[in-house]
Amino acid sequence: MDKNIATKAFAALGHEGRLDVFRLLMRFAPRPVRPTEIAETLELKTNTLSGYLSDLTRAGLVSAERAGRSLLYRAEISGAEGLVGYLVNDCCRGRPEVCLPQI
Amino acid sequence: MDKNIATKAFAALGHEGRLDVFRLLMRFAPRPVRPTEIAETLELKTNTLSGYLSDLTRAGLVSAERAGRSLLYRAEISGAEGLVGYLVNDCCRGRPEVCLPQI
DNA sequence: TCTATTATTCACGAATTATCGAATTAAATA
DNA sequence: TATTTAATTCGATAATTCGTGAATAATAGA
Repeated sequence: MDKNIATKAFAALGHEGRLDVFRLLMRFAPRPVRPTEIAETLELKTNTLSGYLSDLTRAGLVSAERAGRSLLYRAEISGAEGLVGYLVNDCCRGRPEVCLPQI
Repeated sequence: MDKNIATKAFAALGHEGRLDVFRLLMRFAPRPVRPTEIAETLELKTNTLSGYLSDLTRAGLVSAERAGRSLLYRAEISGAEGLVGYLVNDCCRGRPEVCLPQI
């Protein structure tokens, strides 16, 4: 994973509202969720949520697809994978066992 | 890992300068590094670096110990572990295999 | 004690980010 | 086409973050 995108991803998750959205999508993954549902569940204004989703998308953590007049958002597993990989492989280079807890 | 501290940790890493510092400390871990060395290596003002180190410390990603007039900073492996765990266990609950790449 | 070294804290302007109401775009359906 | 529903984009304001020079604290040694 590129350092620039990793920074974006960390920054995106470093905000309570966006982290909530990402976790919700992770829990449902790979099943997608519509913004309306997310907004209701997390009690967010739709325009605020839209911004969060945009940030998460730019960070490669989320993707969307249109279905009629709804959008279907889902967590990008590869984004989370990449981030874990970045922490483990790139940061703890040569010593991945040091960073891996009993997952 | 507590959600609040996870948010802080993600936010701390979501900044190029702080991420650079963390990665440098990770590479040397568990050997500590003095702020002067870090500042020289990364070409940072010492007060700017001090702020970065303070943020990383509050996020549980780094710790310090005094040795004479120097401070010895080192990466907190448990912090990185916790963050990986947060992404993998808490987010992809029940399906950790989905998130784990071929580490 | 006086000085040098190491690092942090303070204060502040500049830049960025967050949130929200209002307006807009996109799609479906009558 | 006109209306409704779903979601985004715009524009403004409030709040936060960033980086820096200057000042301060802590330690060591002359």
